[in-house]
Amino acid sequence: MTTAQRPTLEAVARRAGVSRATVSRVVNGSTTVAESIQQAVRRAVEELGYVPNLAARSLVTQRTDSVALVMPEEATRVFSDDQVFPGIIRGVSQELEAADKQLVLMLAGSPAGHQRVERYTTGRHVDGVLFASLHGEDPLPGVLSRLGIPVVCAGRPLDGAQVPYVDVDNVGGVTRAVRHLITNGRRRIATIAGPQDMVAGIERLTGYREAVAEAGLPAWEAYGDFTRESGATAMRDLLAAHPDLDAVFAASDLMAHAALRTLREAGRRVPTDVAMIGFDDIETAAYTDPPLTTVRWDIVELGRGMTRQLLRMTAGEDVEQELILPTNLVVRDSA
Amino acid sequence: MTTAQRPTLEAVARRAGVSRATVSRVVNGSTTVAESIQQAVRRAVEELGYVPNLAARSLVTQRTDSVALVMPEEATRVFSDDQVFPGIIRGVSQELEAADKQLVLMLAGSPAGHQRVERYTTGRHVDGVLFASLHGEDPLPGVLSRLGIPVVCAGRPLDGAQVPYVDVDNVGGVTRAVRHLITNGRRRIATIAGPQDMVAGIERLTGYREAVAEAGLPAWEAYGDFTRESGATAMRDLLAAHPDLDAVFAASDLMAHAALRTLREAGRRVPTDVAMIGFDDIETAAYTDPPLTTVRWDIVELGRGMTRQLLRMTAGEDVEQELILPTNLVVRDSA
DNA sequence: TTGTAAGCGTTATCAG
DNA sequence: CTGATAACGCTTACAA
Repeated sequence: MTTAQRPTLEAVARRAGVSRATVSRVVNGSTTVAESIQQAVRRAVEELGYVPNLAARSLVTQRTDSVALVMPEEATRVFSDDQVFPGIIRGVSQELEAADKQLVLMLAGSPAGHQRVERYTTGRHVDGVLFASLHGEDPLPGVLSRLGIPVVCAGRPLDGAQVPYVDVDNVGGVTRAVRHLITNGRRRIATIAGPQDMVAGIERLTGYREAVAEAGLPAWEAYGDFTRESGATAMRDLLAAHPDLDAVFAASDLMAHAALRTLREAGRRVPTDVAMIGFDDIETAAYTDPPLTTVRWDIVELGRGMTRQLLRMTAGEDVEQELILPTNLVVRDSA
Repeated sequence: MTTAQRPTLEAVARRAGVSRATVSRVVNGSTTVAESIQQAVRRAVEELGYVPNLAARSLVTQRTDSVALVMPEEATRVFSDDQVFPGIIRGVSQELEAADKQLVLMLAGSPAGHQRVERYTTGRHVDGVLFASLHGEDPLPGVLSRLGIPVVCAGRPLDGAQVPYVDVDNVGGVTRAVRHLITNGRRRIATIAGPQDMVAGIERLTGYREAVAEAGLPAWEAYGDFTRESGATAMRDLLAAHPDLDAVFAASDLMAHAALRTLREAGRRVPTDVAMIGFDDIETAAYTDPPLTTVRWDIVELGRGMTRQLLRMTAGEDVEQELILPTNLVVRDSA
C-alpha cells in the first residue's frame, strides 16, 4: 500500500514551463507575476493536485503557523461536564482561524506528557504556546518564555514567572456574590472552596474571605476540587460543623449542584433555609433544582483573549502582562 | 526581543569534536557509536540545550509523528456539557502518548475551516487523520483516504466512503432500552430522536423503530439535535400529539434531562406516569431528578479504538473496516 | 518580471 | 565505527 508520491514545486514548474521560484511566488500570492503565467501555474497546480509541503516551508521560513494549547490531562476529567475545556478551545480556535493558523492541542498530565510538550515546543514545532488551567507551580511556562518562545497563560502563573496571562476577575465576582447574600439578610455564609493548587481556587477563596471579613462575618470553609463529588462531601462537612449556616458560596457550579442535592437530602429548603451561589454559569446551572444563582464569565472570550495576546507576541509586538475579564452575577432562584 | 538562535546539529558536532552524522546517530539512539563518543555528544547536547528541529527531520524522514483529530466546530457547542468531546480527546491522547506521537486538534466547522483541514492534512503535516462525529455526507474522509492518507472515522461515514470506522452499537443499545420499557409494562412508547444528518441520530431512531415494530407497538416520534433545548421542545410536541404516552426513549441524555423537566412542569410523575430512558450515561445522568436510566457506552474507548486502528494503518498494516463498541443499560430510577 | 542558486537542519548512503 | 556528501521541498536574495 505505497503512498502515491505527491507532486513537488519542481513538478508544477516543469508542467507550467516556468521556474520553481515563480511557482512559489504564485502559490504564496505574490503580485509581481504576470497574469498569464499566474494562470498557467494555477492550472498546473490544479491538474497535479499540488499541495505545499509544510515541513519544507517552515524549515526555511522559521515559522510554523501553528500554536500549541497545553492543558493538564486532568482537564478532560475534572471539568468533564462544564464548558471550561471546550470553551477555551473554541475561543482559541476562533481567533486562530481568523489568523489562518493551526491549533495543536497537547495534554500534559503525566511527567512523560510534560516532557513531550517541552520537546515539541522547544523543537520549534509551534510559533507560540498557550497554557490552560495550570496546577501548582508549573515551571514550563517560565522555561519556554526564557527560551524566547512566546507564551500566554490562563490565570496568573503560581510560580511567579513573568509570563503574560489572561484571567477572570475572580475576586470581584465572588465579592459581588457574597454581598448579594448579605444584602438579602444572610449572616452565616459558608464557602465550598476550590483546589488550593489552582489560581482560580485560591482567588475565589480570597474573595470570599475578604467579603465576609469586610462585613464582620465569620469565615466557614470547606474544600473541594471543583468536581461534584467533592462538592457533596464538602457540603456534608459544612452542615456537620455549622448546622446553622444560612448561605453557601461554592467556587464552581459543579460543586454547587451537588451541594444543592445534599442540602435537599438533609431536609434544608433552598433558598428558604439556605441560599446557594455558584461560579461559572455552566449550562446545567439553569436546570438545577432550584435554578442556580451564579457568577458568570465568558470562557470563550478567555480563549480568544489569550490567543490575541499570543499572536501579537509572535508578531514581535509588546503586550500587557495581565488582562482581566469581567464577571457578573446571574440571579436565579437559589439566592 | 529577538529570539535566541537555537543550536543546530552542526554546533553540537563542533563542540563534541565529531561529525553531524555521529551526533544524529546518538540523538536517535543508534547503538553503533562508541560509548566514549556518545558521552561526549550527550554532554555537548546538554550544554548547548540542543533540541532537534522537527521540520527538518520530517522533511527527510517523510514522517511527522503526529496525527490530526478533526471535529466539526459545533462539537464544542452541541456537546458543551456532556463528555463526548473531552472523552474522545482523552482516549485518542492516551493511545497517542503510548506511541509517542503528537495530537493535532482541528475544528472544521466553517467551510474555511474545512479547507484548512484539507490543506493541512494533504500537506503531509500529519501521518494520519481521525474524524469525530461527522455531520451529513462529508466527503473529506473519502478524499483523504483516496490520496493515500490513513483515515479512521467515528461512526460509519454517511457518504458510503470505504473508510475504516469505529462506532457504538447504537441499535443494540436502543433495542435493549425499549425492551426494558416493554418488560415493565409500557405500551405507548414515544421517542425523542437525534439529528438525522448524524449517524448516531439515524441509528438510534432505527433501533427504536425496530424495537417497537417487533412488539407491535406504534412509533411516536419527535426530533431534536441532541441538545437540551431541542429535547424540551420535542417533549412538548410529544405531549401535545400523544397525551397518553407512558414512556419516552430520548436519543441523548441531554435531551432526556430537559424532557424530564418538561414532564414535571406538565404535571406528569416520572416514572409513575411516564418512564424515561436516555443514551450516553453522561455524568449528569446520575444527578437528574429522578436519576436517569440510560444506555451507557465507553467514549474514551471509542477514541482509543480509533487511534489504535489509525496507528496500525500508518505502520502499513491492514485493519478491519468496522469496529463496534458494546453498550449496556444502566438502570436508575426513571424507568 | 523571471530565473539561478544558496541555503534551512536533518537523515541516509556510501566509503573508508 | 565514523565522516563526507547527497538529498528532502521550499523560499528568497541576487542577477539577468
